[in-house]
Amino acid sequence: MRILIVEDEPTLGPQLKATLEGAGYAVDLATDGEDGHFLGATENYDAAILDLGLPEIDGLTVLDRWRREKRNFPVLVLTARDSWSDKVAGLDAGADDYLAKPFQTEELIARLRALIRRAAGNASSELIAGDVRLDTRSGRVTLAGEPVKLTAQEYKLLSYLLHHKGKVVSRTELIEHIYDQDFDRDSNTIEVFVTRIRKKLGADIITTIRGLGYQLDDPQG
Amino acid sequence: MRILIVEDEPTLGPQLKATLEGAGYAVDLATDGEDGHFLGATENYDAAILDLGLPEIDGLTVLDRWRREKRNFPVLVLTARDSWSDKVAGLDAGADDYLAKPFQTEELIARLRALIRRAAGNASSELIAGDVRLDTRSGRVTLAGEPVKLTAQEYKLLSYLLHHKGKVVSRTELIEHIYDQDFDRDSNTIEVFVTRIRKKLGADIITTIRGLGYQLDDPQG
DNA sequence: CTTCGACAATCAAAATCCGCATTCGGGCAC
DNA sequence: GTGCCCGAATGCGGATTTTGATTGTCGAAG
Repeated sequence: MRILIVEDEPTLGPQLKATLEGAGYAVDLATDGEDGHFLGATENYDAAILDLGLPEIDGLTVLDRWRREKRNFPVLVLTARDSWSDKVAGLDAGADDYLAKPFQTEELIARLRALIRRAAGNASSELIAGDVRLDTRSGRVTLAGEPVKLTAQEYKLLSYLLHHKGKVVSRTELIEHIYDQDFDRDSNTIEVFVTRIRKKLGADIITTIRGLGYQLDDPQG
Repeated sequence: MRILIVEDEPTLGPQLKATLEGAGYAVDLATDGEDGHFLGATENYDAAILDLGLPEIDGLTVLDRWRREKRNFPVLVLTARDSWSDKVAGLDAGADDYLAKPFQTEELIARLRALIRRAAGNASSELIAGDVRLDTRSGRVTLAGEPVKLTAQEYKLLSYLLHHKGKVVSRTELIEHIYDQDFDRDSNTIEVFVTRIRKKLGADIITTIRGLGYQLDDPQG
């Protein structure tokens, strides 16, 4: 999952980035509204964290522009203190959730997870396909009830496929969502991880659509 | 389906081409208006993506010339930012859709699909002929409800015929729309694929019109 | 009705493409 | 330092595409 953070404070921004990366997300950080808007408009994110108090362009403006441009990834807005008006305005402009500063990183992560889950249309924190279950809350994966140890990248890849169950996902799309901006696009990394996941969870979990990408079968779809 | 991209930016152009090819299209790329106009006037495309800011000839001029020459493939115009005037001018000159830069590749693909669909007079994303159904969104084909596995080329061929249901389609036309510019025109590749599709979906799905080409019967039309 | 020629369909082999397994070096964490 | 994970490179194998040759079919003309 790939996240965009738009945050100007020189300490908080990088700190957030580090925390989220530690939690297994691919993170891009923009330090002003101009840059933030551009990234959100150009790249493919699964969610964004947006500070409302920004230099150059105001956070609300950024959000408003994204929505006008039909960018509909979920946005979590950071408001200074309990500024009630900001909160209302943010929700009006199309924010999906808000969090008042200062906040606990744990809460931020929990809310982020909920947002991404909701955006994918899943009610529960558990993603299921066949015998495989992935709990986004604990980060655990089980195969027919037995716990399976996945590495960070394996987990990310599987999680993205589960979030888009039934859809054919191209290699490009996977790379765009699992890694952040700068990544060498032509290598067989994705294939390697698919192979490793198949080795751990069984070959039939991921279907190859030759020439197009990979697909996770949806039993009831 | 064959697409023409007219885009001068040295990174965006090839990148788009690669993405669309990954999505199963045959793509030609022109890097200036002169070349773009020539290709669009000479070859047969199912759609074109046209950047308005071009060297040599302006994008609008290219579009205008095509329309004067009665080239009526759908054109998706790329406008810089939300330049309102460009948008209006583009639609005036005969563009079928527009997209403001920067955009997300997924959205571009979705719109392109819609354009081609609309141009063929289809409202839904599902193409139907007899017992055969093809969903352009997911890329799935079913025969009487049962899923059928088609290879990339088989799919392209079938999809083109379905888009032109009822019409007699010549071999040349098929080759022109399934492959891009450089392709050896005299071979019996098309016949081979027709045979294979018939084997998978039943012989009566595609009718041969001797001396002219192939035709997909339209039961209700 | 028969024959001939042109066109279409089929088959098998060759060439190509694409994905997969494996290996390996570097880096990071413990 | 040691072990594990990541990502790049390589070669293999199978699927797919293409080619070329052969067989089959249709339609017109005699």
